Amino acid sequence: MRKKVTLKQIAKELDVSISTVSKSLKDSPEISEDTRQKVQAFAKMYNYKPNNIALSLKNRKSKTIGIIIPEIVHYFFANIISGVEQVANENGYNVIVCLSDESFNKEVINMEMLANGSTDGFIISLSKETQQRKDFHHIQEVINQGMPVVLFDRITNDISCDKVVIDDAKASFDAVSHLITHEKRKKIALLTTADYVSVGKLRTEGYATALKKNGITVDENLILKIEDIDNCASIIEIFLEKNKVDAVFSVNEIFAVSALKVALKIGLKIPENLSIIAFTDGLISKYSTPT
Amino acid sequence: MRKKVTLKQIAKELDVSISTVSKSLKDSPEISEDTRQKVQAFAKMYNYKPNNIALSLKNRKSKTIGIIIPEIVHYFFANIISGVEQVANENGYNVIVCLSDESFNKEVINMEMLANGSTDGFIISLSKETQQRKDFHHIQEVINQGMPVVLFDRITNDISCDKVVIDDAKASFDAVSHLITHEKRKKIALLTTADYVSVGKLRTEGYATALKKNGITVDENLILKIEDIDNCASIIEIFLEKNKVDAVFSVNEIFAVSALKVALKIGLKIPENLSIIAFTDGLISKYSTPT
DNA sequence: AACAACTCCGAAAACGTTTGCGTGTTGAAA
DNA sequence: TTTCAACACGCAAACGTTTTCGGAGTTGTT
Repeated sequence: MRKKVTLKQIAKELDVSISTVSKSLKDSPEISEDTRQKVQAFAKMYNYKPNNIALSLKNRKSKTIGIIIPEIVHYFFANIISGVEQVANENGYNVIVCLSDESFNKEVINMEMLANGSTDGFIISLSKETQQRKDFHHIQEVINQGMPVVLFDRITNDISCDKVVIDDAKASFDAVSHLITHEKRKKIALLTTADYVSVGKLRTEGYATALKKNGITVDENLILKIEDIDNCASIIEIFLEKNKVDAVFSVNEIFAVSALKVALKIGLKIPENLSIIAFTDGLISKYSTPT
Repeated sequence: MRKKVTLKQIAKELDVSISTVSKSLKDSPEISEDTRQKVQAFAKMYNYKPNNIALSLKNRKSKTIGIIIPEIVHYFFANIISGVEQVANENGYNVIVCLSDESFNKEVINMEMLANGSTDGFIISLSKETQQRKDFHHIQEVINQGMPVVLFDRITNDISCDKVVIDDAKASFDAVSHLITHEKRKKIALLTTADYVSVGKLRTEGYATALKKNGITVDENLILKIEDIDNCASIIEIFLEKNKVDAVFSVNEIFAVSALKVALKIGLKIPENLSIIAFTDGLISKYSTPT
C-alpha cells in the first residue's frame, strides 16, 4: 500500500520548501536547474500527481459538470450522456451523472448536492413531475449563483438560459407531410404522451399543422395520449381496432414499434395497409421487423 | 446574482469568529443559545450550504465513486449505471461516469484523472482492449494506493479485488440444455464474440459442456465469432445459409435479433424451424417480432 | 570599497472547512 | 476579598495546492 505523495512530503524528504517543490515541478525559472532536476526526478519516482480536490479549492472550479436526466436506460438519454462525456473528457472535464427518476424532489436534491462546489455547471433535462408542477426555483437558484445551466430536450420557457432542442414542430410537420404527400395517407393517427411533457405539445402542433395544410381536419379521436408506457401495447390495440387508420405518427419509438407489433397481430400488413413513422432512430427501430 | 455565502462572510457580518459560526451551525453546546440562534437565522436567510470541495479536502474523502465502462449506449451498462447511481444516491454519494470507449488508453487516463482525490473508489468493467493486452497496472495502481475497486462483468483474474459477475458458464449450460431437452434441437449454433472478451470464453464453455453432456459433439463450424457488430447481419446471413441449424444460442441480444431477422428473411419460421435464445433480456428483444 | 543587480529560495496568504485547546469574563462560594 | 468553576468564544492548525513578495547571498561595476 503506497499512499499518494504530497508536495509537503517531497519537500521534507529533499529538505527544501513546499514552494520550491511546486515551482520546480512547474519548471519555474526561479529555481535553479539543479534543484529542478532533483525535485522532478524525485516526484517522478514517487509518481506524484497533484490532488484534484486541493486544486479545485484553490482555483474555485471543479472541472466537473453535472448532468441531470430523468432516466438513463433510454436510448436518447444514454446517447446524450455519451456525447457530453466525450466532449467533456476532451476538455479535461469530468461528468457527474444524476438521475431524477422523473421525480421533482430528486431533481432538487441532486442539484443542491452538486451546486455546492461539486460542479461548475449543469446540463439538465427536466423530469416529468417538474414540468407538471412548473416549479423551477431550483434551476433559477443555481443560475442566480452564477452557475451556467443548459437545458435540453425537456425544457421550459420560464427560465432564461441556454437551451438545446430539436425543432419538434417542424420535424412533426415534415413527418406527417411525408405520410400525406408521398404515402398518400389520409387517416393518420397520432400516438403521443401526456400534455405536460413539453415535446409532446410541439409535436402535436406540427401534426395538426401538416393535416390542415393538406386540407385534412384534425380528428381528436385519432389522437391517442398514452400515460402508461408499460401497457401501451394493449392501449394501442384497442385504439387500432376502434379506429381504422392508414398511418401512425408516433412521438417515440416505443409506441411506434408497439403499434407495429399490434398491427401485425391483428392482421395488418406493413407497410401495405399501414405506414408508421416516429421520432427516435434508435436500436428498437433498427431491430424491429420490419425495420 | 447572489453568490454563495461562506462561513467567513457570515462571521464578518455577525462580528464573531469563523469557528463560532461553524460550531453554531452544528449546534455545539460550546456556543450560547443566543449566538447560535442568531447565526442559524442568518445562515438560513442567506441559504448557507457548506462547500463540498472544502469538506472533501478536510475529510480526505469525496463522497464520490467513479464508474468506468466501455460504453453507455448499451442496455446492460445503462442499467448498471442506473443501479449504481440509485444506491450511491441513497447513501449520499455521487457518481462520476467515464467511458473508456473500449480503449485501453482512455481507461488509463480516466482512472488517473479520478484517482487523485476526485473519487473514493472505482467500479469498473474492462474495455476490450484492456482485456486483449492483459495490462492491468492501472487497476493495481489504485488498489495499491488503498482505493477500493470493484470489477464487474468484464473482469480479470489477474487482479485481486471484489468482483461481480453472473455465472456465465452455468447460464450458458442451462440455456443450451433447454434447447436440447425441451426444444429437441440437435444442431445448435453459437453466436459469440472474439475470444479475449472474458464473458465470451465462459459462455462458450457452458455451450460446449451442455452439448457434450447430451452426447452431441461440438462442431467448430457451428461456432461463429463475430468481431464486427455493425455488420453482424450479413455475417450471420452467410453463416445461416451455409449451416442448416435448428437452434441459435447467442451471447447477446444484438446477434440474436439479427439472426432472427435474417432467418425470417431467408424464409425460416420462428420458432417452428429455428429456436433462438440469448443473453440479455433487453428492449431489443422485447420489441422484436416475435418477442 | 561600495553599491547595484541578479540568483535562488522560503514565508505566508489564500481557497472553505472542522476542532482541540487556550483565554477572558462572570458569578458564586469560601 | 479571594478563589475557582462554568461559560462563551477565538486562535490556530490542518487538508494540498499556487503564487506573490521579499530576503539572503553572490556577482559585477564603478
